[in-house]
Amino acid sequence: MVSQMELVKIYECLCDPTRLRLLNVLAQGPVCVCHFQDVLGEPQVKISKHLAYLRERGLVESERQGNWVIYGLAANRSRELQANLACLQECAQSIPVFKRDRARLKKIEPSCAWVRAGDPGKAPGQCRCG
Amino acid sequence: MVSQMELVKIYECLCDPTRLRLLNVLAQGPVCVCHFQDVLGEPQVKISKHLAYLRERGLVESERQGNWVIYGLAANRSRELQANLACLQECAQSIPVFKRDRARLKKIEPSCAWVRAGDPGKAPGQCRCG
DNA sequence: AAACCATATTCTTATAACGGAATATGCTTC
DNA sequence: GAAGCATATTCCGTTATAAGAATATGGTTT
Repeated sequence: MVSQMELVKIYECLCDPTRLRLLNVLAQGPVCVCHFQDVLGEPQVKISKHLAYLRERGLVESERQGNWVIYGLAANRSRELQANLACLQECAQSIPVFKRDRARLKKIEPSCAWVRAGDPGKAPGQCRCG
Repeated sequence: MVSQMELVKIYECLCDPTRLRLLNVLAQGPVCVCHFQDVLGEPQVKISKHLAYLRERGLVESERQGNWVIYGLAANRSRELQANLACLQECAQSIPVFKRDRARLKKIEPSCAWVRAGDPGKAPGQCRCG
């Protein structure tokens, strides 16, 4: 159960093209920031600030893993958030930008699976995102 | 089928509390402006401007009927808009403000049904909204 | 045509958002 | 502990948004 203003906050998060792309990627699972940069092809500042925006409003959560920071959808989402994210996913299904992003993610993703595995012991000297 | 930016525009329409209330009312059917003022209890300028905002972005349509202007949801909505409106309605179901607005509408509505009926011939001297 | 009603527009002010450049932070490795 | 990497934050200019006051518009009634 959520108030009217919380609902507005959800929509505020959804009314920016970059944030929609981020959320579309996040729907596939947790991702580290460097992946976002790669997948979206947008500058670091832009990505970082929009992720912060989403974090402040409780849509996503972050966890540090050595040098990297992994973002994922917030663990406990309200029914309302959940519904709207589902709706977004359905809409994003057929829209080119989003499809392209998901495709790129799929290619890049395996190279960094260890990050999400939470096993930094196996980490190489640097992220293989680039 | 809709572009990324059109999707953003939809969400821009949804990220204001007053517009959410307007859309919640509109989901019940077409309504004339004076009803909106009554139901929401907000000043005329505010209502009028937010309705204009929604009209410019294609979410609603308006039709003049004598002195009054009737607003309704756009006749041909994209799948995406339709989906998001449905999602909004589901969310609005349990939120007090929206429930209250729907209740007030139900009380006021019959007194002006003739307006929507498109039969200005039967119109009385003034709208009974006030 | 003048008065009147419902609605729209203009003007103004305040506030928030976006983006980029530069810089700071936190870990890690050497 | 110094250098290096990934990410975050600050600063700044620009643009969009929201709200209210005042005024304009378009249609109707007398």
